[in-house]
This record gives sequence, structure tokens and C-alpha cells, in this order.
Amino acid sequence: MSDTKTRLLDAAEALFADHGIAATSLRDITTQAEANLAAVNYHFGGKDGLLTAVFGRRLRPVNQERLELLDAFESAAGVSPVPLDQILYANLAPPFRMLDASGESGQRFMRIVARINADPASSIHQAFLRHFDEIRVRFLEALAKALPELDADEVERRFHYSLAAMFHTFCWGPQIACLCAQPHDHRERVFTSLIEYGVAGLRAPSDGVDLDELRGLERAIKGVPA
Amino acid sequence: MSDTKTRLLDAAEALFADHGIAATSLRDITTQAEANLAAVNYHFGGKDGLLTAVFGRRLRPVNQERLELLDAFESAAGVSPVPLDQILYANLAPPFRMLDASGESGQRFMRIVARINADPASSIHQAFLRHFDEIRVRFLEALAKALPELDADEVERRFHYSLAAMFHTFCWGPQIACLCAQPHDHRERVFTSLIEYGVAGLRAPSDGVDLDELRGLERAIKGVPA
DNA sequence: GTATGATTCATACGAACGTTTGAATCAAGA
DNA sequence: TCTTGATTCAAACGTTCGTATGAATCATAC
Repeated sequence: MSDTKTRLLDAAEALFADHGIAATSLRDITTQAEANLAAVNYHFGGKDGLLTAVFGRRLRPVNQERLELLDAFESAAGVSPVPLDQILYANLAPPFRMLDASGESGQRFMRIVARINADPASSIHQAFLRHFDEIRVRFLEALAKALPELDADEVERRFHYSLAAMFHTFCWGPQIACLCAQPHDHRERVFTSLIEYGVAGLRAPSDGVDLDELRGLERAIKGVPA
Repeated sequence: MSDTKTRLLDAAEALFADHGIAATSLRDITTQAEANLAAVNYHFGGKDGLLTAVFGRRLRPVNQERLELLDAFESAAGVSPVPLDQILYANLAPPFRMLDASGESGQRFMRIVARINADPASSIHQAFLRHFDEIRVRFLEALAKALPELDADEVERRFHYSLAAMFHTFCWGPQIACLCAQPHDHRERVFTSLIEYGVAGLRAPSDGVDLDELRGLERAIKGVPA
């Protein structure tokens, strides 16, 4: 049997992912971990401390690997910009690798991350965001260099879109067949799909859509109903 | 002063959006609405009923408008597929129009939707999803017709990616400058950006990325560190 | 063996929650 | 004016929550 601390982290990870954070009580966690109720306060100082530890445990190595990958691609590219598919790969490969390594628990973890990401009012949201400070800066720099024709705001928007697709996939994957990361070859398909979609979206022509034209079309169609 | 029922809906909408659903108590809501605590149970049967009413009130007209727009574009296109930008426009214009019409409260509402969407364990998640049953089917059909070279799974994946970008934008918009829907001309930019990114992503070549090549590159770089 | 610091335990506390109740109040038709 | 049904109200209920406490237990070094 493993450490009490580890058992608590594992139980919390599973329950937070399956039932949500607010809906999971310390009693649920300690029961599943076969630990005493007070153990959470003893080891982590409280529920927030436990949650912080839950995502810190996995997020730290994943994000470090992201930065190392980006470093490697950048030094390989020299003065030229890193290709978009490599940038996205550096962002996506580490979490996917964690899915391979950690099995179901890794999958659960990604659902927690997606959950916290979508809930900016959560008490530990600030601590969560701090894990991504360096990531955001570094990846935005790389993207801006690879997409010199876009202004900074548009780069950031499109970066957020690609993050959104990733979070959405990890959050919904277990419930939506086409996004599911099981079995393994299907996971490869999803991984590839995310990069393909992201690369194409990132380098979309920035004058490709005329909103007024679409609105005019809408008015024309609706004005003359069949 | 408006109806008690309406005041409760407005207060709940604001508080759910700002502080999260689980973190908002009925006492918070009834205090802000200047109503009695028991009024929630009297009018809505409970907290879940109130939440259901909150998103039903706005989601119904928005989703109906989506379907009407798609209907219009489809009958205008005749037998040919509806262009991708029109499909995305039909999906995005109604919520953006609601932002224009309802001001800040509309913005808040979209944050609730994004919140519920990211929390599949929520008690009212089933009722929430039912609002999108018809939407999902109809838009998937239209997309599959416009993207005949893609298999059904890939179409659905990419549809989800475009939804993810939308939800992410509505959820984070108020906090991230580049995604913010204020002021109005900036909102137009975000709207356009979502369509541009989505169109490009949807029609990405499905063999544009070679995962093994990227992995090989990673190994090569890492194997020979500078 | 015993002293010591770390950990686990049963138990309790106070607060906040959603819900319920039954009386009070209001609005409107007979 | 009286009646009736809808609505509002203050108050309370039982539950569950996160946290705190102090004794019991364990591991380990002397």
C-alpha cells in the first residue's frame, strides 16, 4: 500500500475528475483513500491545498517538457521561425504522452485541468494560471515569429482557439466517441487531428471572411422567404 | 420593479456567471433579487429548476435562430453544400447578436453556458445538452455535406474544435483582452476571427501532419544536444 | 526500553447549505 | 364586503461541509 499522501492525491484526482471539484467532499476523498478525515488537513492544510497539490504533481513535469520541447525545436530552427506544426506538437505531445504513461488516471487529470480552466471563479484559479505563465509567453513568442503577417492580438486569439480545442478534447473525450483517446490508435488520430486543425487555423488568411457580406446575404435570404 | 420570477432569473444569471454555480447560494440570489428565500422553491421548485430556467430562457431563442439561419442558407444553396463560412456564421451570429441585444447580462449568460459545458458532472447537464440535440445533428449534416472528403468522425471532431473556440471565447472573453467582446468594434474582430480560424481549420488537409515525422525530429534533436 | 517526533485516529464544532412549513399578505372576482 | 387563490414572509429543519482538537499509535534513534 502506498503513502497516505499519495493515496489522497490519487483519490482526489479520481473524484475531482468524475464528480467535479465542488461536488467532492473531503469525506468522499478520505473514504476512497482509506485515510482519516483529518489527514487532508494534516498533509495539505485543507481542501485547496490538496487541489493545488493534485494538479501541481502532474502539471509541473508536463509543462516543463513543453518548454524543453520548444527549446529543442527553436535551437534546431536557428534564426528562422519554428514551423507551426512543431510549435503545436510541443504543446500537445507532453499531455498526450502523459495519457500514454499514466493510463486512466492521466485521462482523469486532464479533465480536472479542463474543468479548472473553465471556471475562473475557482478559489485556486490563480495558482493554476501561474503554472502557465512561462508557457504562454514562450509559445506566443514562437507563434508571433512564425506568423509575422498577423498582429499580436490575432496571434493570441488563435493561440487561445488551439488551447480551447485541446481542453475541450481532454474534457469531453471520454464521453464523445470521435474525441475519445481510447484505444491507442484512435488517440493517435485525435492527436494528429488537433495539430492539423490548429496549423490550418493559425495560418488562416486574415481577410478571408467578410462579416458584412454574410450579414447582407442573411438579410437578402430572409427578406425574400420561399 | 419587475416580476419576482424575472428578478430571480436576472440575479441568478449574474451570480452564477460571476462566482460559479456551486459557489452561489440561494441566499445570495434572493438577497440580490430582493426576494424571499422561499421564493426560489415556490417559483422554480429548487436550485436546479432555477438554473434550468436561467439557461432555458436565453438558450431557446438563440438556438432557434441558429436553426432558422441554417435553414435559410440551406434553401439558398439548393442542392449544393452550404459554404463553410455560412455554416459557422449560422452558429455564431445568434449568440453574438444576443450580446449586442442584452448587453452585459448576455455576456454573463454565455459564461454560464461555457461553465456548464465544461462540467459534465453537473446535475442539470443532461437538460442542458438536450437544448443542443437538434443543433448538433443539423450542423453536422451541413458540415459533412460541405466536407465530403472527410470521414464522419473527423467532421465531428472539427465541429467540436470550432465549438470549443466559441465557448472558450465566451468564457474567457471578459478576462483576456484579445478575446474581449468590448467595445463593439472589437467584438466584430473577434467574431470575424472565430469564423476565419474555423473555416481554415475545417478545411485543413487531412494528411497535412505526419506525427511520426515530428516524433523522429524530436528524437533527432534531443539525441544530439547542443 | 524508552523518549521523541511524525502520523493517524475518533470526535466534535460552527457555519452554510437547500428545503420546508404555516401563517401573513395581496389581488381580484362575486 | 367577503372569499379565494396566488404570492410572500420569517423562521426553522436536517444535512453536509471544511476545519480543529487532543489523545492514541507508530517508527526510529538513543
